[in-house]
Amino acid sequence: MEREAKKLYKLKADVIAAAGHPIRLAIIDFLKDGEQCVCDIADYVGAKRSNVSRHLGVLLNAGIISQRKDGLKMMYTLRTPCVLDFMKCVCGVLRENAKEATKVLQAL
Amino acid sequence: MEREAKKLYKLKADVIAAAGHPIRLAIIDFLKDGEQCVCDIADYVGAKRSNVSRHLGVLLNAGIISQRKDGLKMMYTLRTPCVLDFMKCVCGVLRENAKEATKVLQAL
DNA sequence: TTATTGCGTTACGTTATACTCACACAGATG
DNA sequence: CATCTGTGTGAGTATAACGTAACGCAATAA
Repeated sequence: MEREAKKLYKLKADVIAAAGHPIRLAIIDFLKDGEQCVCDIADYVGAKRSNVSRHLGVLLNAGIISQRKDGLKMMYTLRTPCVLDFMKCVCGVLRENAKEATKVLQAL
Repeated sequence: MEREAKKLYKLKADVIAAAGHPIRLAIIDFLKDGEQCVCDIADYVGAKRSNVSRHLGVLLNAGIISQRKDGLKMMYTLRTPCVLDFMKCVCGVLRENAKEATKVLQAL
């Protein structure tokens, strides 16, 4: 495996890892209907504004969202909505997991 | 935001986070052509077997891969190949990031 | 003008978790 | 037994997440 390929995996992993947190996932889900300000996001996810601001910074740094200043408020919006497609696949994984679990339990 | 929704975000985030590591991403990519044993995976990603085994455990626990014993070897395979679709979207994000970066630099 | 309030970000310190390595261990095979 | 395979453990390091508090900024009130 070449160094270039490793770097590429690192870059990709950073983007995916940015989405791999409950609060950040909730933010992504909340933004699917359009841009939102930090305080409304904080209300939705039920976390402190400072914490939400940091999570938004992670998503912004990864390139998943973009920001726009509107008066006092900073509005955030999804930049690449395809991340929403992650959800479908992930739900499929969870369903498979649940199916497997029930199958194992039925063998008792 | 209800407690149930939070739990669901946590479950989804765990699956996504399982994919959000360079080595684990390389493993997923390496498995796209079919099942592989631990030693070959370790060779491909260039990491110690014990480390790779741990990463495989994470992916297994998340439900992204499944395992099958074949003599001495433990074979791993993708259980939900849709995770490969993550790559396309992530590449799109990376391309957008690069485009943005060059645009910023051209303004100099 | 100054003071104040709301919004968002950043800094600091703490806690928790993740990653890696070296090594030891167990299972299967010849 | 000797060897190859994969997994588990313990220790060290690094990184991430969070709360609290402080700060800058814009808009409004006094």
